[in-house]
Amino acid sequence: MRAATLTTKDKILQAAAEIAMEVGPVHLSLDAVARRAGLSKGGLLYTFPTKAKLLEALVEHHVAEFDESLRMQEARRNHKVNSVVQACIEVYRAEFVLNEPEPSGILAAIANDPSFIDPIRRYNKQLLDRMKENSEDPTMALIAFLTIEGLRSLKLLDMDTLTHEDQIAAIDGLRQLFAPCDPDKPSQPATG
Amino acid sequence: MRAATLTTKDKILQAAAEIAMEVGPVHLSLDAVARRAGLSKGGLLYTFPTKAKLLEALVEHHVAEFDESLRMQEARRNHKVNSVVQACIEVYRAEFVLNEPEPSGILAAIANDPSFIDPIRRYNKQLLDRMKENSEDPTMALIAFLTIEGLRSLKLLDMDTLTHEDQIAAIDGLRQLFAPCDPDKPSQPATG
DNA sequence: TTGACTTTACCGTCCGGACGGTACAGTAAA
DNA sequence: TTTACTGTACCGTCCGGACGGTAAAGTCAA
Repeated sequence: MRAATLTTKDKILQAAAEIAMEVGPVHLSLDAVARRAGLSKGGLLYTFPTKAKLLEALVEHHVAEFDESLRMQEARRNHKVNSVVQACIEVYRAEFVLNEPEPSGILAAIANDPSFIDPIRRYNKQLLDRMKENSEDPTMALIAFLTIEGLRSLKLLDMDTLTHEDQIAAIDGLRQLFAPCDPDKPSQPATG
Repeated sequence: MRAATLTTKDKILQAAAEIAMEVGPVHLSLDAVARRAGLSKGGLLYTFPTKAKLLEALVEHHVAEFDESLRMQEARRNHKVNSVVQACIEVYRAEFVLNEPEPSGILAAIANDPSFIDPIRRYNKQLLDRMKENSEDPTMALIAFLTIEGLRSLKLLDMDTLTHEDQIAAIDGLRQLFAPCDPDKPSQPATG
C-alpha cells in the first residue's frame, strides 16, 4: 500500500472504469483491464482474485469517496437546517467544478450483477432519510435529492443532455432553493 | 404480424428486458432470451438477425413509448406555459400509478455498446429545450427535468430508495411547483 | 380447386472465438 | 525471505452467429 504514487489497486480500478465507459460494461475483460493498468493478467488476478472482487471494490470506492466528501461538507455546517441537502449540492458542485469525468464503473458492476448495487441502495436510503429529517420541508428535500440524482445519472450514463451553463444554472438554482435565509447569512457562502 | 396476441417481437423485447434486469445486462444471452420468449434461438435470430439489432429495438421501443405518452399528455394542454413540464410529470405519474415495473432493457443496450444511448441523448436534449422554451423559469424547468430524470434513473437501476409514499410526495410536489396558477384553473386538474 | 411456387416463421446443430480462471516458473525490490 | 508482481501456457465454458432444414400460410395462374 503505497501513498506517494497511485496504488496498484487504484490504477486497476481506474482502468476498469475507463474501459467500461469506452466499450461498455459487457466488454470489460480482465485482459483489457490488466493491459490498461499496465500490468499482467497474473498481476491483476493477484490483486483482485476474481472479477467479482474487482467490481465490488469499484462500488465500494465510489460510495466511500462520495461519503468522505459529503461528511467534509457537512462538518462545516453544524447540523443546521437543510445542511445535508446543502452539503449534497456542494459535493456535486465540487465534482463538477473540478471537472472530474468520473467514469465510476458502478455501471459495470451493476451490469455484471444487479446485486452489486445493494450497498448504494442502502447508502442512498440512509442519506435520503437524513436529508428529510434535517429539512424544513421533506418534499423539497425529496426534490433536491432527485435533482442531484438526475445530474448524477446523466453523468453515469455519459449524457451531455445539459450544457455546461445548464449544469451551473441547475446547481445555482438548487443552491438558492435551499440557501440559508437567516439574517446572519444574507447571501450564499463563497466557500465553494 | 398478428395483432390479437403479443407480437413475437414484443415477446422477445420483453423477455430480453426481464432477463437483463434479473441477471444483469452482461449475462443477457440470446439463448436465454429465446427460451424466455418461448422460441428457439434460430427463431430469435430470424426476428432479430443480430444481438445489436435486438438491443437497438429495445432502445427504440423505450423512446417511442415515452414519446407517445408525452405527446398525448401535451395534446390536452395546448402549448400553455409549463405544459411540457407538466406533461412529463404526468407521464411519469401515469407509469407510476399503473405500477409499470419497466424493465426497459436500455441498460442492457448501453452495457453492450455505449453508443446505443445516442438516440436517447438526442431525444432528451430536444425535450429539455422544449421544456425550457415553454417555461417561465428555465432554471426551474431544468430542476423539473432533473427531478424526473432522478426518478427514472432510480427505476432504471431498480433502486427502491424512495418508498411508495415518497414517490407520491415527490410527484405531487413537482405538480404543485408547476401547477397552473391562473385564476381560471384554481387547483390541479383531476384528469390524472 | 388444384398444383406450383413463394414467403413467413420458425427449429436444431455446429463452430470459432472470447473470456474467466488456474497453474506455475521466474524476478526484482525491500 | 517475503511481497508483489511478470509472463506463459492452458482449460472449460459460454456465446454469437452462420447455416441448413421445414412446416404452414398465402398467391396465383390454368
